[in-house]
Parts: sequence; structure tokens; C-alpha cells
Amino acid sequence: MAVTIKDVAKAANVAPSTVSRVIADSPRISENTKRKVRTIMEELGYHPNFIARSLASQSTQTLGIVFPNSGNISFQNPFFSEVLRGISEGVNDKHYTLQLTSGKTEDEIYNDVVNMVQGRRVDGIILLYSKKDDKVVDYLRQKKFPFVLIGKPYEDQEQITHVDNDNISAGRDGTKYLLGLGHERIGFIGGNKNLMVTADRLAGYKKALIENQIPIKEEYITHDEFLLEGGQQAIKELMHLSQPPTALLVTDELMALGVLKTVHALGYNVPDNLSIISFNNALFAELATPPLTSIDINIFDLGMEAVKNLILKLENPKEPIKRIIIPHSIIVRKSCERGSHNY
Amino acid sequence: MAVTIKDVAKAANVAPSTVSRVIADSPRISENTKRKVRTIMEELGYHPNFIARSLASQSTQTLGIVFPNSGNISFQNPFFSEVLRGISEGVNDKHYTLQLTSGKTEDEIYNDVVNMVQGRRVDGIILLYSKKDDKVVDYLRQKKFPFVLIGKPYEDQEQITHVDNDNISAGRDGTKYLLGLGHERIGFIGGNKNLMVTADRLAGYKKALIENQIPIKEEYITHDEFLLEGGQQAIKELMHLSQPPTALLVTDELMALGVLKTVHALGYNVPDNLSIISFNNALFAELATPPLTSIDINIFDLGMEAVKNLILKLENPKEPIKRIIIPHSIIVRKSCERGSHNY
DNA sequence: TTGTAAGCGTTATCAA
DNA sequence: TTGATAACGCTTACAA
Repeated sequence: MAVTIKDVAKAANVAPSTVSRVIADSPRISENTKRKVRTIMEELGYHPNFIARSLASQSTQTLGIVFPNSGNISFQNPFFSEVLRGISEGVNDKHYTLQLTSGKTEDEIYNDVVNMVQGRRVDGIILLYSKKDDKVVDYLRQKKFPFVLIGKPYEDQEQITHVDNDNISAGRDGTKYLLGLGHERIGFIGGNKNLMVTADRLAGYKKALIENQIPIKEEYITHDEFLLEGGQQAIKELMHLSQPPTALLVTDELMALGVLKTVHALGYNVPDNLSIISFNNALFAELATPPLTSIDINIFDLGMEAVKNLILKLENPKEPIKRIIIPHSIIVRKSCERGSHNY
Repeated sequence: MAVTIKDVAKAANVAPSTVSRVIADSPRISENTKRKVRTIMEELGYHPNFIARSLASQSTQTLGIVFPNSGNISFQNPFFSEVLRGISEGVNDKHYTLQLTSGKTEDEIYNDVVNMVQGRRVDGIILLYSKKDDKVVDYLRQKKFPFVLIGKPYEDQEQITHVDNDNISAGRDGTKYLLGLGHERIGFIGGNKNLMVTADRLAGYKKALIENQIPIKEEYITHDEFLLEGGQQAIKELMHLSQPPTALLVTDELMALGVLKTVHALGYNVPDNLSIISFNNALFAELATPPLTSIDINIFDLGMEAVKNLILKLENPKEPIKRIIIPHSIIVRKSCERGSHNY
């Protein structure tokens, strides 16, 4: 049906292998035949069949992207659109293609990955998250399949190429910023505990407190995994302590919006009697009321660097393991005020 | 290197074709050999090579997803995460796989599509947008390649299977809601004019006004394509009219957040002296301050139905052209108040 | 019920 | 500089 390399060969009076070489722009073909063949390809409307090419060359020019539970509401987190944007830009430049996992549960995702790898559908994989005890990581390592991870590996960091922020510093910087404003009662509201990013930001938070001789109070530390409804309860408890925090460090923008809503309902005014600083600096940090002071982690670059380094690895298997740290910075907006207020 | 169908065949003492049939669970193979072969597959850790299978069977079990300019900030619009979530769920159930376009410009996207189609990388395509004069649509139709469109086709609607909301009604309903609250000076803030969705919602807005004998004022109609900075200027002009609107219909949630921010800066209080209703009911409609009254268009279902119907078409080429309308509904929150206020 | 063998559309190895 | 031809790993007539 579709015109193949053979049709072109026949029409151009050359062998299929010659046509193949013209496609690859091999230097071993005379300019003359190249021209001739190209003309015919044009005339016949020839377009190479990628599947056939993949089979023959044992490479798909496709990267697999692994999402954490796409069925989950957390998929709505703009973090993913933004990394994907970075990744898109990266692959587009390099003429690679993207394939996604679609699993909802941990097992489905694992299967998606196995299918990608064993089915030889992709040349390499990018993991968009890093968590404790991830079967996917174990599998990939055991298969020695090329992948890069966005985030900090749970273990064996020196053996896994990854692109990450220095989230410990980021957590520390955010906390120090609040301390600098005079706050001493600072609450921490984190996402899923099993995610490395949450753990690191929490570690940074603690570090900053310790450095400033402020005792760490466990009751100031909350994990708001249930974004909307569930989260509210936790915040309420936090703000109903006899000594409630005067400032909050929230590890994720989407959560920060939820927190904002809850504390408003509780009668707080941000930033007048409660300061909030969040992470990621997604588009709507700027659009929130009040606009959120946020730690920009350059999500786009996270994605961009991930592809770059994965492709580097694919093109040169000897490429060393790397750790790429994307810088972060505080974007000051209107959600933080000087402490310490009494109320 | 990897274990192939031949290895399994040899080890099981059968022909490769038999193994192939076992994989396909063909009824023409005895339970006995099936069992035997399956055991061997297990032992050898056999996994079919999808690329080879695709080449032989001329089908990839992969769907191509076409985004509008992923390089653009509008990609950050939660609409896309949410359709993607619906699509993911759909393909996962049916064991299809997803491949994305990564182009930034119209031409790059067009090329992405051509590569998917001519390169035989995908069996069908889902377009996540619908706009005026889209080369991609023309190409797909001319190639008679299976695709479904999310939104309303610019032309020949009876000839293109599409999944859409009744956006004219939706626009009308939103406007009627505001009229019902007593507003008569209602502004329309739409996105890109070339998008069918914008056009339809605008049409609905006009319809509602006409039905209520309210004259349409062109100066009340704005198109805020530049989301953040650019948009502000348009809103300012709108609100600085001698008779500014008392209510706003904003065709997109992300834009609504921007509008909210701008009118706040202008000294308005939503909803006390300005009402806002928006569309899409994305996660943060609920999280905005104030929570936005929004027209829920069931984005998830839009994606889900799109896959369903595309796969139907792939499995049965005679499947008729269809138009699927996903219902919408108004979710009342806190961004609208009774009109008409004077100020 | 199973086997043989010819594709599927490329790439890549050897010769020429 | 080019051409034959054998892979690549599977599916699918057609035979047996």
C-alpha cells in the first residue's frame, strides 16, 4: 500500500540498500545518485517506516516517561505539565519521541515499564518522581536499562544518573527566610512522606531551625497527602494548637492553595497574621490571592536536563553516572510578613 | 540477545508459529501445548518484542496525542493534564499506549503528526484542540487516517468524529446565570479567537443577551490571549469604561485567575462589586479566593470518550462518524453576587 | 492441531 | 560507489 524503500529503489534503478544509504545521508554515495534518489522519493511521496527501521536498527528513538499514578488527582499538579514541557522541548530538538505510562496503581505502572523495556518500545526512560522502595527503579537497574531519574534516588545515589534540586538547601532557605522575618513558630506542611522531595525539604526545614537554636516541635510538622478535604483537617488541628505557628512552609504549590483556602476559612489573614511560603513557583503562585512567595525550582530545566543527559547516555554508553543539580531561588511576593505577631 | 520466539519454540519443541499462537491465545492450539509453551516462556523469561509484532501485524496499539504548542505557557493550563488523565485511563483499560507530539510551532506539530502517520508509529490520533484552518486536520482527512477531535471541528462537522461540550449552551447558561442574578452589564473575556471553543462560548453569550433583549456591546467583549501581562491591559480598559461591567464571563479558569488578580489590583471586590463566572472547573476553581463559580465541562470524560471512540473506530473501520456531547453543569461557589450594584 | 515459509520495511554485512 | 542478501522478531497463509 504505502510506498516503500523497494518502490523507490525500483523507480530509481538502484538497490534498496542504496536508497537506505541515501536516507542516512551516507558519505559513501555519490552526490549524483543521492540527488536522483531524492527526487524519486519526493515524486513518490516516500516516507520511511519507523517501525521497520526500529526493528532493523534495534533502536526506537523513543523515550518512555513514567508518571506516578496518572489516575490520581495529584497528576493535576502543574509540576507535571511543566516538566513535560521541558522534556518536550528537549526531545524535539533531538528528534526523539515520547511515550507515556498510563497506569494508575503501582503495579500497573510497573507493568507499563516492563512492557516498554522488554517490548523494546523505548530506548531509555525518564522517571518523573523518586520515592522510597520503588520497584521500577530496581527493575531498571537490574536490567541495566538506561534511565534518568528526576529527583533524588532513594539509595545508591552515586549509581543513578539523576536531575534534582538541592531540596535540603531549598527547604533550609525557605525556613531561613521566614526566620529572617522574625518568625519562630514555623509550621511545615509536606506532601507524601515517601517522596524524596518531601523528605529533603523537611530535612532542610529542621536544619534551619537547629542552626537557629529553635527547638523542633513535632506537632508543627504535618503531611497533607489528601490535598483537599483531608488536608483541611490537619491544618485545622495545626492552627488550633495553643501556640499555633505564625508562618508556614508548604512543600507544594497546589497544597499551598488548599492551605490558603483553609486558613482563610479559619479567619486568618495572609500575610498579616500568618505567613506562607511555598515551593515550585508554578504559574498560579503568581495568580493566587495573595500572590505566593515561592521557591522557584526551575521545573522546566529539570525536564530539559533529564532528556539531555539521557540522550547523552544513549549515544555514548560509557557516559559516566551524573548528578545534575538545578539551582533554586526565592521569588518574593506577598504571602509573607514580618513576625512575630500575637493573636 | 534477548530471548525470542524461536528460542521458546526450540526449547518447547514446537514451531515458532505455534508459540505465536499461544501468545495470541488462539483456540486452534491444544490446552496441552499451550500449557507447555507457557511454562517454557516463563522459564526463559520470554517477552514479545512489540516492534517486531507491530511490523508483522501492521498495527502498533499506540495512539498519538496532539497538543497545541507544548512550548507555550498555555500548556500549563490544567485542561491538558485533565484530558490526559481521562485519555490515560481509557488507553490503560484497552492496552493501548500513548505517544505525544512535542512540537512548539504549528509547523513542528504538523511534522510530528506526519511522522507519526507516515512512519506508521501510531494507529490513530487524538487532537486535543480544535481551531480554524488547521493543517493537521486537513492532512489527516486527506490521508483518511483514523482520528478523533476534542472540540468542535471548524468545518464538515458531520464528517469528523469529535467529542465536545455544547459550548454554545454552556456560554448561554453562564450568561443566563448572571442575568438571573440581575446583572445586565456583562463582560466577556475569551481566549484565542481561532479556537472553536472560544467562538462557541462567545456565541452562547450573545445568544443569551439577545434572548433577554440586552444589547450586545462590542466594548464588553475582550480576548485575553496573553494570559498574564498582556491580559491585564485589556481588563483595565474594560473596567475603566464609563459604564464598566458588573459581571464577567471568563472562558477559562487560568485566565479567570489572572482576571481575579487584575481586578483586585484595580480595587474591585469579587463578588461584592464584581461577579465572575468561569469555565472548566479545574481543581483550582475551588482553591481560588474567592472560590470560583464555574461551568464544569467534565474534562476527564472528554478524554475518556475520545479514546473509547477512537478505539472503536480502529477495531471496526465501518464505525460511523459520531458526535459525542459531554454534558456541562454550573458549579456555584462564591464568585457571583446579585446585581446590579452601582459604584 | 501443528508446521513451513513467506512476508512486514528496514539496516547492515560482504562482495563486487 | 553500489548491489545482493541476510538479518531484525514476529504474524499468517497455506499445507500437512
